[in-house]
Amino acid sequence: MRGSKVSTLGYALLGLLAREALTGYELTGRVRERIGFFWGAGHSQIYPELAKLEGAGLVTYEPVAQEGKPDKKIYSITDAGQAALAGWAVTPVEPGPTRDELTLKAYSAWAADSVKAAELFRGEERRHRERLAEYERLQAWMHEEWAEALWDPGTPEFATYATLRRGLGYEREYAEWCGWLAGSLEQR
Amino acid sequence: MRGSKVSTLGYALLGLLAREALTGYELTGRVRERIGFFWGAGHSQIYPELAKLEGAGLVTYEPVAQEGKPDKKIYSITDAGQAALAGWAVTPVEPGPTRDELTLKAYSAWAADSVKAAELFRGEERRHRERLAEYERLQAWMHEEWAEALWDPGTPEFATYATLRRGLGYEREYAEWCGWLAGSLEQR
DNA sequence: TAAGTCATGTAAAAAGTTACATGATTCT
DNA sequence: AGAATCATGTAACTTTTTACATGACTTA
Repeated sequence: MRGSKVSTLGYALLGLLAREALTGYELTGRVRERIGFFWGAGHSQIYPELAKLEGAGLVTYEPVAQEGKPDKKIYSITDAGQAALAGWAVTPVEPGPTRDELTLKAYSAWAADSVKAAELFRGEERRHRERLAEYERLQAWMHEEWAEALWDPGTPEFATYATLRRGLGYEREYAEWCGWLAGSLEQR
Repeated sequence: MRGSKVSTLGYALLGLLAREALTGYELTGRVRERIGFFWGAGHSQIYPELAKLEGAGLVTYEPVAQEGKPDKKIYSITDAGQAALAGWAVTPVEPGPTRDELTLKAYSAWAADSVKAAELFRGEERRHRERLAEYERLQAWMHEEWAEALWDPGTPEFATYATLRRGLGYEREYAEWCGWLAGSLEQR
């Protein structure tokens, strides 16, 4: 069982467990809230993945009995898990396609009604600008709350901040592109 | 057979066939070369998908016998296919996560060796800058070759240009982020 | 009383990746 | 001689999504 290779989702979960011990339920929330911008998974994928990680010795769990609520399992990362995560984090990614359905729609927008197409991209622009504003609020919060840690790349706070910066740039660029495209379609 | 719903890949193929009639083999190349930046599929996914589209009446094919080479099927989009594509292109996308393994690695980079992590992001910066340069060459070519069409959102050339602009912004932003992160990791 | 939170799972289907299978021609 | 191009498919496997299944407690 030790040799079975870990999926990307497995490493995503290890990355969350390297920061704090969590239940499968909490992990489901963390995946959505903390890394939901660049990875996703529902609980039906997470519970089996945790079982695999446990079988591979990368995580352990402590069962906790509860009253009025179902019992739970608090998962924590093991030393082997920590080592696996550290190794994976510096291994090159194979460059595959970034699947983006909206860009795919833009590729065929010429064949569609230009008024409706303009509306679609105007709406997407709005969505991305809203997200951008959200990320900017988060950034301000991090600067206040984590001031010192943001200069030390050895802290989880720095890493969280780094991914936020990626989100900031991504949303800003995406919103601008949507706006440009919507404008072009409207001028017709 | 008419009611079976079309996958995103199906619409990607329709988008390519709306421009020119192609064989499955050629489509495999077009997916890689033309829309490979924002969507991907290998031939083993494309051939069955074409059969589905044909069953749904969205494409037709003409069999062509060849000597010295295997026979081929030239697929073209039908009126129903054109209508389905036009409808899909203006339908809102549900906002799901953009899977980005490198950002996921950044999220756990704090737990890894910072020298190796810096090398990873420096390398990725280079890769994205190379792609950016490629896209800039393509953009220059389009400006020369397609000058008039780039102002008419009703042409496929405009749509191709629009996706290229997305790629340009994406790569530029991604390269800059990688550079910033690599710099931060190196200062340590 | 209806919706939301906490809590864990399984099952089925769809989508995507990798490997198997064949075979002539052309280029290096 | 070996690799690449043309050309089409199937099989096996992994990953992801959607649905099924249960149930007490809390909030609106």
